[in-house]
Amino acid sequence: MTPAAEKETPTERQQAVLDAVLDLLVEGEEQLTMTAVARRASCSKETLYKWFGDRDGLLAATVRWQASKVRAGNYDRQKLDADALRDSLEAFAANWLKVISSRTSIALNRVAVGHAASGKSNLGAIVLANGRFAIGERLKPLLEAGRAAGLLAFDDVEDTFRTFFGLVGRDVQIRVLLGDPLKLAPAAIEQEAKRAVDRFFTLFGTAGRPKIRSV
Amino acid sequence: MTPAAEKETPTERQQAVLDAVLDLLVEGEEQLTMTAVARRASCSKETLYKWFGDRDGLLAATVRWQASKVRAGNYDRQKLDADALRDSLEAFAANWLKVISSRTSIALNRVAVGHAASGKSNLGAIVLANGRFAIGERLKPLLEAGRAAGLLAFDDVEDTFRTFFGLVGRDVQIRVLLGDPLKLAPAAIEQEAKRAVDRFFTLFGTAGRPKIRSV
DNA sequence: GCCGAACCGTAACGTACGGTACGGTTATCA
DNA sequence: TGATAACCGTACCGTACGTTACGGTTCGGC
Repeated sequence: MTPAAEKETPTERQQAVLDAVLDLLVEGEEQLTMTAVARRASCSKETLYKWFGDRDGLLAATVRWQASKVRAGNYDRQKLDADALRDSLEAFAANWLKVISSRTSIALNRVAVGHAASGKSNLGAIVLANGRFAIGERLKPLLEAGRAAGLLAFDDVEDTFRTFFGLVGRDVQIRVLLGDPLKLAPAAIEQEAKRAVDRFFTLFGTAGRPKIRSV
Repeated sequence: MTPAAEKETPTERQQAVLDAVLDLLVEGEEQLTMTAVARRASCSKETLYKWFGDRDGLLAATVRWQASKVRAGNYDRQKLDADALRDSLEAFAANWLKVISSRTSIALNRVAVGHAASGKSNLGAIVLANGRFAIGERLKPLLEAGRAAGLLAFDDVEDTFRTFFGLVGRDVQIRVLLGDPLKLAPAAIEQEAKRAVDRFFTLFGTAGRPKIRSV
């Protein structure tokens, strides 16, 4: 059993190490070698191996650590009227756009994609579980509450979520992963989120409210 | 100038080498090393370096070669009625889904993503240019023809294309890149393409035709 | 104050792999 | 037939990096 590989919460010192990994990853100036991590974190390589087992264990712990930092709270569903639903969806959309366009997410996803290429990859699965699937599990209850309140109409909640996902993300993630210098300013994110939610309501809303089709 | 790095068409022997690279990449059993390529292609490493300059040149040539094989013909736009537009869009959508879920595309995109991480990356740009942007340049004339024919209504063709892209691809590309064992049978691709185009018409169509909302 | 555990810094090891060199073979052409 | 070029196979070189080993230091417990 690799030490601390699946422990729930790293110690503070370990968190500092994982933050060093994230820093190195985001800066991208330097290859992410064990030596570089040890130097940046001011720890010995022996300690790295003792704590995380091997390089993959360190990467997995880093992904989990980042995920634990990003995880946003769930949404309360009391008084779910059309405006509240719309606001929640826009918040989801804006948050998702912010995450996938962040340098940290890009760097981690790149590592995970590269790792998925070389067989024995739990990294890709971990990223998927904490990204795509985590947001799905958090969003689907909201969609179903919207349907129960008569605000949305759909049959398959999974398919509906995937469509929401597509409307929001569009080509952003593949472009940034492939190095497109795409910049999403906060204002642009808000605008894109609103537009995506508008379109989502056009597809799945029950017309209980006039659609604003701004461009 | 690296030899044959940007030559338009590789010789037959060179094509065989590039196909060997694709085979190795798709199989994924083995690391894509120059030695492995030489062995698979029954050529010497010296020849590889002579023809492609270095490892990156070989990868770039491989990406270009694959792109040249995938490139489908453009769509004639005579007699563009609603059905013809719909058929063309469905063909685009189905073809795109088929491409991004193919093992070859997945492998090449993974390489390009990993390459984009380590600075000096034209690979990612090449993949983007031959994937996301190539299909955009081929689809946008069709969208504009549809608008000119009064079948579609939109302001920004780029934004409209990106929405089409999102409706079609949804979460497929990121999932397969991260190793999700997502299988898209041809029938499922056809169904997803149809549904995406239905939704696209719901958003951008001029209601000249009843929408079929199957599921 | 002493002991052991934990940890830092660094050196060292082994290997994988990009890139080069070279001898041997085929093929083209005069 | 002899010469030159292209190419195959393989050996070789240098380096980067994952992993291990080890001496020195700090620190909590007795």
